[in-house]
Amino acid sequence: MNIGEAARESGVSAKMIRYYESVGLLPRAQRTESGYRVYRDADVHTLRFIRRARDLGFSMEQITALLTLWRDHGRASADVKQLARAHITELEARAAQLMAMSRTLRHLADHCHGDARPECPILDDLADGNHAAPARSRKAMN
Amino acid sequence: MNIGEAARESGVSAKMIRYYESVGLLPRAQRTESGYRVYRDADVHTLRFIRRARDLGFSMEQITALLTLWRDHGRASADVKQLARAHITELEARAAQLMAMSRTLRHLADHCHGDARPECPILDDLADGNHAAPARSRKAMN
DNA sequence: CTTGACCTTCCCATGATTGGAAGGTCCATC
DNA sequence: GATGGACCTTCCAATCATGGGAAGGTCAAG
Repeated sequence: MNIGEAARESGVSAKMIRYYESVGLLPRAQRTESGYRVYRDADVHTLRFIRRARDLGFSMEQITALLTLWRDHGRASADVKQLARAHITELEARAAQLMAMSRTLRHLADHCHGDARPECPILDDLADGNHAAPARSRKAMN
Repeated sequence: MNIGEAARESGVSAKMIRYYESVGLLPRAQRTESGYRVYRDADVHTLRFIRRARDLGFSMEQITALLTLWRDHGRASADVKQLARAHITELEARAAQLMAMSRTLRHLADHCHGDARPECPILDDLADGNHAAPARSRKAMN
């Protein structure tokens, strides 16, 4: 099976399949004599695993770990669960951050007339609000 | 005032101040004879506006629009409100997406023993779950 | 005049993904 | 056996906002 067919069957784009291979998330694919990558059902299975994990918001680093655990039949489910729980915490923190932003903004928008006049509590807040330092995103916290 | 002081007073890093200038979010700063950027209180005010907007999750494109509206004393508050509402919708969609992920994952984790045994519903789901195509992120929807 | 804190520009890296160029391969149809 | 279109290959660039760091210039105090 060609990369295009593997992409169609797994829901992972051919570009990403090549990329995953290049960064070591996937082993190097077998090649035909002319250099085409060749995939089998087991490979598509792995690709679907990756896609599902991405859909659940796992980073590629986490997926590397998940794949290792998946392949290790002697794994402890505790390790998987710990990884998942850490991710859940992260997802909830990010969601809470977004909700906090939207809540603040909704309060401001609720007090904005939204007509032809220029007075606007939203701009007033941006310009002069008395703002505490917000929680920094995880990326910025490093 | 130097860029460092403006950074300290506004909470925007010197790096970002230069970057905002380079992409046209800020007008080119005045310079001393030796080439140092010079800032005044009004500039710090603008920087704080930008920082606050970033803290509320606005993109730089949206901030460009917000700054234009802020400077336009004849603006209609409806325009500001519309921009804000669109952003609120976006924030809520993203938060909902993250919450959906965390909910799914929590269900899976709740059924994982999390002990030394290898059986794990989390990995089972990733590997074989019957998964519908999830809502793609806005970036991916284009 | 040295030292240290500041400033300048320039390039690179992040994470995951897409886009596109330039060129080779495969296969079916004429 | 040639042509064309669909596929594949690699490589480079861009996204978005930010930080890191190098190489070099400036400023003020001692």
